[in-house]
Amino acid sequence: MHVSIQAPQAKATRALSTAAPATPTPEPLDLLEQFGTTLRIGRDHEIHAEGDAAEFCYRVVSGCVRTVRLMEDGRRQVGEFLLAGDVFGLDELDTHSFAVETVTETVLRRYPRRMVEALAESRPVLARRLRQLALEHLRATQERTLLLGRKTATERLASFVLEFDLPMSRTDIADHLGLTVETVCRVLAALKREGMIQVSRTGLRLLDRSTLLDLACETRH
Amino acid sequence: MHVSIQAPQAKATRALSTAAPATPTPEPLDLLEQFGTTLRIGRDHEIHAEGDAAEFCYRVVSGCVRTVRLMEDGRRQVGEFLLAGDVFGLDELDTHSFAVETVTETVLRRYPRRMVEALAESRPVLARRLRQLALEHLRATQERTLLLGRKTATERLASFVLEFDLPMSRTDIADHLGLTVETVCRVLAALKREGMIQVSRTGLRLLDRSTLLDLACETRH
DNA sequence: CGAGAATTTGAAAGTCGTCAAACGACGTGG
DNA sequence: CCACGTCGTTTGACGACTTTCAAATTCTCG
Repeated sequence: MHVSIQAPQAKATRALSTAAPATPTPEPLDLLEQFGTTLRIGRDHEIHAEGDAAEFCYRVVSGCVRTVRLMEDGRRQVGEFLLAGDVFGLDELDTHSFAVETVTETVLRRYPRRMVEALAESRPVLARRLRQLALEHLRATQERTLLLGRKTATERLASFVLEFDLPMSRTDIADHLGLTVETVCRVLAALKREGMIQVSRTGLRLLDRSTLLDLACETRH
Repeated sequence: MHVSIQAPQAKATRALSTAAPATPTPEPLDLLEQFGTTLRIGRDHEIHAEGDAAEFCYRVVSGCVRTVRLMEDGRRQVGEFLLAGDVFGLDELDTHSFAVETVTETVLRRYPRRMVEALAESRPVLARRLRQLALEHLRATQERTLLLGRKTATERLASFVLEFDLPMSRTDIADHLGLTVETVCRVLAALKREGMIQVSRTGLRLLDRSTLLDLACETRH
């Protein structure tokens, strides 16, 4: 889903045209731009809580955020990581089903969902785009159920490093992959030992992409 | 998500009005009815394969179907089980991301997606409904990532029996919950031993719903 | 009624989690 | 500028939950 080489980048199917010289297909979400306001938020801050009324949706301008759910006993799930160009808060019914928090210092553009929904009523192209975004989100989530339900720790990490650089903590990664911090560390160390990757605390370089792809057991790509 | 007491029933938020005496809110999907054809399919048959062009979508009239994905080495994932009233094949982009197979003998109503999409262009109420269905589907899938990533075997089975009767095999259940057949058997036996449920091969009765809810660690309900 | 399949149960192994401690990076304050 | 405390990361030892392998039992259906 991500095409990450060096710096944190947007998803391949990023949701708002940021700086394409001549957008081949116009981005319907750009219709919202006039209703947006810009926010800058320091690292590890909450943007909204789980259960909050879904009043706003957001586009990541720069930085990185995570979606989070907590169980009563403290078990934590990180749903996804979002990078520049990604949008969130659109695929909700009435309330946010995840909390969203910044991973790094982040610049966001915020839009009132009422405007989005209202505009979608009169602009079929926008309505279509909203559904398409929901379907892409759904498909990515389905891909993750396969990872969580059937893949080993090594396969999970291989899948992960193919998608992301590592601006996020080991704990975040663990809670995203259904593992523990310790397992994440051990597997990353093993991948490094075998020459597949090069890891620093907050960065990553892929050394053997093709073997990683095998390990990840990805059908697509 | 399911309100199952005795016979396999539809999801609470079922997608087509089947026989409500006076539907309080008209169901936009009913607009498609004139384009539907009815199919009867024996048990354990494939309705469509993973990767097939998404030409049709379906509504379950009676019976039960499962969505399935396979990894190259044979590991299997059952995405969801669908009962009477549920629809599938709508939340796809161009191709089906899951195979769909019958669990029991099933009667389906089939609709050409071209008609659905075309009709959605002229009928905003239908377009809105399609997105809503996608969002409900997404939320249910997200709920499952928490189950698969963070819940124990017992918690998974508790969640499961609260949603479904058991017209499906232990293998199907295992592949749905990210477990093995043996673990499913053992946990079901334990739940029975402790008086939480009553199990026959293809049926189920809940004896202690409130304890099961605790076990399931559900935030909602 | 009999054969094959699904379910169930048992024993052993393995992967990953838990607990604990050492290490290292970073930021603050002296 | 360096000392120090804190927090995240890493590594080790151990343990447990789940899987694997195997076999017995039960059910289904021809």
